[in-house]
Amino acid sequence: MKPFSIKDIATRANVSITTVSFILNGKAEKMRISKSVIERVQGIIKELDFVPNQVARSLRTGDTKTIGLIVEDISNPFFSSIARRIEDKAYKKGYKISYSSTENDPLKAKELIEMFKSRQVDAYIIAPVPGIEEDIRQLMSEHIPVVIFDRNLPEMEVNSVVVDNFNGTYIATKHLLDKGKRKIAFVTVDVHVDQMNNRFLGYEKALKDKGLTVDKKIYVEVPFNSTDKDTCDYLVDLFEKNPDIDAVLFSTNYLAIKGLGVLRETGREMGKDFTIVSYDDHDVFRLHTPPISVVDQPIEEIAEQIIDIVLRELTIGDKGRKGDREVSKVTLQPHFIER
Amino acid sequence: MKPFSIKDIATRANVSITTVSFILNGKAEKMRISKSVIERVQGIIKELDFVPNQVARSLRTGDTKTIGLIVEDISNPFFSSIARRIEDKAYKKGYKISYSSTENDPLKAKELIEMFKSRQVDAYIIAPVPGIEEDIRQLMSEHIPVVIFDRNLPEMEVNSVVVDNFNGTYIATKHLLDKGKRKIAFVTVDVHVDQMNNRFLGYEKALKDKGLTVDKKIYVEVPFNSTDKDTCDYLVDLFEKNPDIDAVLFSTNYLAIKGLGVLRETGREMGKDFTIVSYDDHDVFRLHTPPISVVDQPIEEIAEQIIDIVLRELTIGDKGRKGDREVSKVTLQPHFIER
DNA sequence: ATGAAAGCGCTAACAA
DNA sequence: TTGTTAGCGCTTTCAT
Repeated sequence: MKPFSIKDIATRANVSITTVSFILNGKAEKMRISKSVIERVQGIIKELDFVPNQVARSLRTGDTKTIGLIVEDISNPFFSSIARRIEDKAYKKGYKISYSSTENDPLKAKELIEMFKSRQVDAYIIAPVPGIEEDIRQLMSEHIPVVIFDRNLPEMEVNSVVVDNFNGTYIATKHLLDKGKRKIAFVTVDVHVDQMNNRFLGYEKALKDKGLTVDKKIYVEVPFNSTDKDTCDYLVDLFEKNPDIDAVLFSTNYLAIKGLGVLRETGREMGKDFTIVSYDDHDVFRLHTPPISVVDQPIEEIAEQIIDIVLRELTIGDKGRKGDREVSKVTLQPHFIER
Repeated sequence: MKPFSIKDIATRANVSITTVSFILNGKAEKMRISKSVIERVQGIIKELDFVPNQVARSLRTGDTKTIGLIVEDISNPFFSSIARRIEDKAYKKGYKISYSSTENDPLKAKELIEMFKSRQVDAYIIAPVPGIEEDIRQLMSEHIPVVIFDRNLPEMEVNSVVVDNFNGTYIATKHLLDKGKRKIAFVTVDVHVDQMNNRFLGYEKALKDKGLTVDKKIYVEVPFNSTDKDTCDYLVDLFEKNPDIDAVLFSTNYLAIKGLGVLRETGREMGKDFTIVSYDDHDVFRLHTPPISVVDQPIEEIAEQIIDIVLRELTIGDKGRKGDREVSKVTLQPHFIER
């Protein structure tokens, strides 16, 4: 059975489709449609369980009430938590979220943007991958609201919500130094986005402030698309070749989780002489024995800021076109959770 | 600058929009459009970076190439992992995913279905909440493909992919009994869907097979929407009032994680005399000291089966309308991971 | 206070 | 081999 259309409603109510449309869009009052007609129409709508076709509406009005969310991997708790909160708030304003994972692949990211474009999403929330700048610029030139998060594109005048990554690793490293650690390994990923660079720089700066320098032997970059096994091999290698390491700072939670697995398998114990610290909190770290200190990103606030900016730009209306406001660049501070 | 339309392309190429449309849809060959025209048009398309408006296309063809995914909470790793894999496979077939979280609220679930309906999604993947049956029936009567997962609706003739929950807790409980445990607490949630019922029944059956019965004092139902603190209170209460418990079986991972937190705070040690087992694996359990045994659901396979069924129904084409195939009821087996 | 009709961008049946 | 055109369901301007 074909779903009902506005026309069916009009026919049954003996009014024109215009009238029905006005009623559907809450313009009945403004149009001074009689109470009796309104009630009759609404009765029929309810009775037939009629839902207006948003696709047709979108074609006509130009907006889809949909926001495109492009992240690295929706199954990463950091992203899915943010997705959840964004969804929540967007939903309350009548917006829906379409998501996609880039797997950190610039080509896929480009395709995704194109896909979203063809679907006419009203706004984009993007955790950028390297090389995406041009596409973002393109979106902006079309006055489509865009907010990037997680990773900054410092050269670009685009709305962004990021965490002070430099400071995050700085305080973490400083904490370790204050505890007397001197051989602090740094394990990161080989994706040289601004975010990761800054995490390294914070580490480096803290060492420098203490009169130390980065020791290349205990600095490890794990290729992003490594298999589980390869990742573990990198870590095993690090620990075996450098038994004198007294602390490890991981630049992302998934690496730290892998690290914990490796330490467990190799029987290396954590305690006074050997500590690890991770970036991004996770239940694993809280419940680990011993518990793991982390640099925690304020996930709620990140989501909050993102969706606020998006909704603000989306509802500009008269003054200036959408996406034409001043650029918002928000930097939030991470917290060090000592455990 | 307004985006280009098929008309712009046609004008610039000096052909009709039909021709452009055929070329866009890969029907150029069938329509025997000359090579030169094809090349000219494609050149212009590339040059202008033209992307066809999927909204218009959807309005015309009736399908949106979008699948609606309705889960309890996208930030739960179980759901986000499945979401990720579904996305992956759907993407390869040209489908996009729109997700929404129900928070286990029947009213919200109904609204979500309505929202998706208005957006004309081609198919639904739903982790059902209680009371959703009627809406699902409605979808099916409109020949829209639907697959439910995680929780079964045993009374309904609807495609489903579920895990044998009964067997999951049965083997877990049996394992504990074989280890000599006799006071095995069961901690679950007060959502009485088929899935949770079966988890309880499996526990009960294993006890019975050993000549034991369920002891209400060590059977706890935590209300679904409890705050963190309330949840913890329930657990603290359980442990305090029943110091002789020698094992706890948690029916979901988030409860088990809360449980670990409580045990840590109350200083109750795990070991030979006291064990816990969780449903659903999680990094926390693997890396915990001591490691926690779990009933693991085959996430990959679940996602695989879901998307296979959806895509199959979506591509039926001629023979019968969409969603008109025989119903697939898939039951997968959980694995007990002893740690 | 209500209706007629144009048109959003596209597909596909039909014409030429 | 290519073009003309109706129409998908809706919003909104202009008429009445």
